[in-house]
Amino acid sequence: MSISMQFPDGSVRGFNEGVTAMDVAKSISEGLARNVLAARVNGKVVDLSRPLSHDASIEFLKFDDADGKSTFWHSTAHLMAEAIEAMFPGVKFWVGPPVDNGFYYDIDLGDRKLTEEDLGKLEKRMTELARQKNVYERKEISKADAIQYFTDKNDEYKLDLLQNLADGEITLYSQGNFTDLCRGPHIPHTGFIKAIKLTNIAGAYWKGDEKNKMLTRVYGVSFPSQKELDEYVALLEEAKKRDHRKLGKELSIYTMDDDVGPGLIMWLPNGTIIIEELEKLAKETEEDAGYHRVVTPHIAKESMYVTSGHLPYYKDSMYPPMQLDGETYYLRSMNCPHHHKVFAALPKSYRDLPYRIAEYGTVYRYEQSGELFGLMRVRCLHMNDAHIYCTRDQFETEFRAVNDMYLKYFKIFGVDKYVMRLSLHSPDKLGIKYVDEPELWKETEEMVRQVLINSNIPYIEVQDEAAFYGPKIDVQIYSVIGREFTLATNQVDFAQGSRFKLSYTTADNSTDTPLIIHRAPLGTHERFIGFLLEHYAGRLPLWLSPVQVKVLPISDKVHDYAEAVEVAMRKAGIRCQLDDRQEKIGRKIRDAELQKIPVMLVLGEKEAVDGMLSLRRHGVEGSESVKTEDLIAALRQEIDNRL
RNA sequence: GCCACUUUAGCUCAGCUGGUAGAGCAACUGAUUUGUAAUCAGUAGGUCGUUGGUUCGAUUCCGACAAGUGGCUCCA
Repeated sequence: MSISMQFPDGSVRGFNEGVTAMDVAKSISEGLARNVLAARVNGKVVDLSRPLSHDASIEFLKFDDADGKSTFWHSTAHLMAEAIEAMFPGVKFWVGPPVDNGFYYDIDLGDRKLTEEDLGKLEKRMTELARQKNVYERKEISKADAIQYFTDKNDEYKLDLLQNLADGEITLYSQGNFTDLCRGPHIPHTGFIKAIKLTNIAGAYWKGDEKNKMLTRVYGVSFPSQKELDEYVALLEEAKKRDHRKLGKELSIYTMDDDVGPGLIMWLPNGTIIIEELEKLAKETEEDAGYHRVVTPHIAKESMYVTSGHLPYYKDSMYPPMQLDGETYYLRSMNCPHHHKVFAALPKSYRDLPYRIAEYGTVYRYEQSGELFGLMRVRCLHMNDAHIYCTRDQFETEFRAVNDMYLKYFKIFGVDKYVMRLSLHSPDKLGIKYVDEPELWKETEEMVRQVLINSNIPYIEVQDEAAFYGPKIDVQIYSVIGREFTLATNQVDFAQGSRFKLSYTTADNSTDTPLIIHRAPLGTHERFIGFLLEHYAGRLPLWLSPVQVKVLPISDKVHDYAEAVEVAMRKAGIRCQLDDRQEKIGRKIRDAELQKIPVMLVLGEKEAVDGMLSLRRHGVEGSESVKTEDLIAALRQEIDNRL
């Protein structure tokens, strides 16, 4: 019997039935056969050793393919397990999948401990095993036999996995002395794995549940060549240079102190300038969009959070209450209840809607200590918060306007690497994590989905990420070390309006409850500035730079001229500093460059005589001669347009 | 909160197996008046995160606590 294989370029060739994908690869070229890791047959990734019995489309996967990489890393996880089992006989394995940047394996080490020194030994052992070119062998096994096999091994973890597998779909993979329950696929043999780095050891709860036992998770990454590993390591080091925690210190943006407390940011003068620029942008934007600005206190009585419904859901992440005058007060962890009270302060009619109120609100959240992370996850934060109270008919327009506001901001900051996430509830957690209104959930989720579809915004849908009061759109970003955060959020709230008995008079003189939109396009100052530092690698645009211009006189013979230039800059509202230290010009330039000052003005006797400036831009070698008033006009324009 | 690691001068870091610490940069002082990424010399700086214990003696070994870091859980 002959079967036909269709290749990605559309060409079709015939092969004998039972031919393996590897045979097909060999028939194309030896070079391909040497580098190919797995095959995609009719869209499904399979081992190269699998016999093919039907007509199919076939594609060969190398390391540069995402699925090829995953297969490679998955196979490396098995190799690591083999090395760990050799080092610690009797350990038990849970799962060892590939992840975005490598792989991990969760292991129950019993009462033994794995140290960082062991990682080096493991890498060595893995390299030795890899050189043996051990073949990854696939074996189909009945469920009964599999249960017998793992019962004999006393392996409760694999037995647990087997519970959810049906007879006939169970396979074992073996390489060298290691056998694992695994659906595959795998690379042909361990010899492909040329460079290995075990990156860290971490704890991970079994099945991700904190009530369960904590297993030891070992992370690693591997490559088909040492060169690729070296490049990867260099990339990581590059990324570390733009870590906001490092830049925040180098550029004197913020500080923290043990005496103040964990997760509590103190903004230094430089950071405060960034904050003020961001708030200026937000105020302008919100004013244009018809928002009113309000100011509300940082604390409130317990009763308000009972009304809002926050308390049962968020008590654990609020700072403990304080007792005052026989009342219980909480530091707020959200602004919305205060804003609802602002809405309720005066009677509203449909003519007042949409009613939009904004505040850079300070909130306090008692985040778990292990979760704190630089500026990205803190305990005192300043939200670019606003609430929009509107009718059902106005909802789509308002919600879209908020989305447009995001996009406007993102354009200003050149933000393009983000994922829009439609965050939905999880029906099995109604009444636990989400208000128990199944119909309203369905309705509002569809409403939000339609807004996204109608505005042609690419997005993903994820369950169990909604707020307790409604679905939302979150803008997900990644820190340089790869951690995911919600930068901005746009949320529907169908619950709090009625809880607070908010109402407005309709056109036919009845009353109705407004729908509420919670939104924070600029997220919080903390997270947003952390993000911006990494996004710009510390090279903030002129309008955000704490110091925009540095005047660098060559000697103090031109001090008067330098001072005059500085004064002129400051008069034009440009943040300018004079470096009048008795240092050589090279030194002054170096220091200004390291501080990432956008504009440097070198002034010597020549400039003083001509009344000119020697302009040098950060990161740009060489200089040009300009007139003070021309430069001021140009900088002013750049700043005013936030370029 | 859980697992692991880390904590030495303002910053970045060195300090083998226990005998109370060192460098570079920054700071300060003096000299130098300088042309596009580090001028030279000198001075000063630390009860080695805190706190118990072991020891004749602890920065070093052990415990507790705190903070930070990598994950897990969580994330309004």
